[in-house]
Amino acid sequence: MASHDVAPGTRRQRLTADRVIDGAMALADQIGVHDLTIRRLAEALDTKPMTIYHHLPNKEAILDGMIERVFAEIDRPPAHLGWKPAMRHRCRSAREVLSRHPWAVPLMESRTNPLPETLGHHDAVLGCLRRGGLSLEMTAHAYALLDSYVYGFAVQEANLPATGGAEMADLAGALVEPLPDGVFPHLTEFAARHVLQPGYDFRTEFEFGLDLILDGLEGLSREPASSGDAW
Amino acid sequence: MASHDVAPGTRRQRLTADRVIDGAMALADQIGVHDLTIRRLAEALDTKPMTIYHHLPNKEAILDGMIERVFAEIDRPPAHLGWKPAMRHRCRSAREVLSRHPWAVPLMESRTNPLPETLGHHDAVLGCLRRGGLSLEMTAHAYALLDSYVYGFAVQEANLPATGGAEMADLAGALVEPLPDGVFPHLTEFAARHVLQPGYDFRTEFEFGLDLILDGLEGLSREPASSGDAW
DNA sequence: ACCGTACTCGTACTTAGTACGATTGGCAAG
DNA sequence: CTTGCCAATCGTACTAAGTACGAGTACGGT
Repeated sequence: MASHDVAPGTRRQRLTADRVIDGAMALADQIGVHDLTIRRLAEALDTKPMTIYHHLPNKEAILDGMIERVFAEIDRPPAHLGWKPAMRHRCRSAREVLSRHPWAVPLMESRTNPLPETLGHHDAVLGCLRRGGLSLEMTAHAYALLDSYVYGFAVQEANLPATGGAEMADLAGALVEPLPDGVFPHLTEFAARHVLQPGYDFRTEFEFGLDLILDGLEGLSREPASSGDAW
Repeated sequence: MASHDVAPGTRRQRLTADRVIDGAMALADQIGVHDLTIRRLAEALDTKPMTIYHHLPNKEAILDGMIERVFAEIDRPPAHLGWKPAMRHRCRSAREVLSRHPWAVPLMESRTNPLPETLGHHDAVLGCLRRGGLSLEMTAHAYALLDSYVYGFAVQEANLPATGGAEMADLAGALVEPLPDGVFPHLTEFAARHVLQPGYDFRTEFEFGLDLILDGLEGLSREPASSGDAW
């Protein structure tokens, strides 16, 4: 008697909602959200399509759950750091997670109502900025700016055919080569003299932009109503 | 893009590839890409599904064509301006276009091979920065940073339930209200004291970030090799 | 007048998501 | 040990999507 909750593990419990989301994320990482179907997911989980619907109401719930997991994977800004290094840490973490799950950003576009984990993450970010002394208005600025940058960078990364340097260089070369010389002069110059150079990796661009934004925010958060000063 | 060759356009020509793309964009603006189906598109064009497939090889081609149109709609950096105002103009234009077509950014994630219009746009942007005196490396930085910001901002805007101030405030209120007090303190503070204030409009945040980034780039492009700052 | 070609569309096949109901397997009470 | 319950599983089938195939249809050049 007094079995408060569904005591986990007593039954056979072959499948749970969590396991379904796990499998869905792993599958999406491999084949993309577009090709993520209930039937394929069922096969990956070694079960049948309709079994999944016992644990989740519909496919939308699976997608919502995946987004929740993404936000759960992103490190929140560490409380023991100042807002600047803390935000740098969380933004790096976000980029890394979104890079591991290229389907995440485009998927977010279709889910307009955030769930608890997502809200909690946003709350933590806002708290970090406010505790750091930023005004409400500057917090809004910083929040929109940093997240726009992180999301946008993730989108561009996802568009890249390969994240590695060598593979991408191959593809960039193959893409630009067939173009008649002089049609896209700057594009060809950019590819030949920068992207195709050994050691180039688009991902390193992330740090540059992150630093620029954080430095800019720091400057503006010190002088609240700044005069447009350019020395 | 109407081709000059094979121009027996004297026929009835009820439907063309261009008209199909037009209709697809208009429909996607209304109901979103997710619900954009060949049958619905056919109905909107007052025709039958298979008629569409005479002008376009498959649905992928329609989506590719839509992305091409998006880049065609974005103003390229005006040649008569310096790189900074020119890029400001093109970034504002990009945000405006992407805001009008909320499906554009997520859609780009699935098309990895760019078409001519897209390449041409990128070429124009690179050319603007190079002509402005930016080094190849700084051009790469600026390009990645600005586009990440613009795309990311567009994604966030697309996630917003409504672009207007009043409607969004309503929804933000409805979203935060049912939460128990104290669960997400910073989120509730942010909503109550900033988002729900009269006159708030998320879109105005765009200018703040754009200026911060452009100013930062201008500063760095003047002093090429800055001292190594800690990170 | 006629015929080729560009265009249109009816039909049907394949694969989605998922509603409905039958079945199973293991624990609690008798 | 039996019985009965209920969560969990799955078989079947319906609807809607993309699209291959091939049969019409009409107009312009001969």
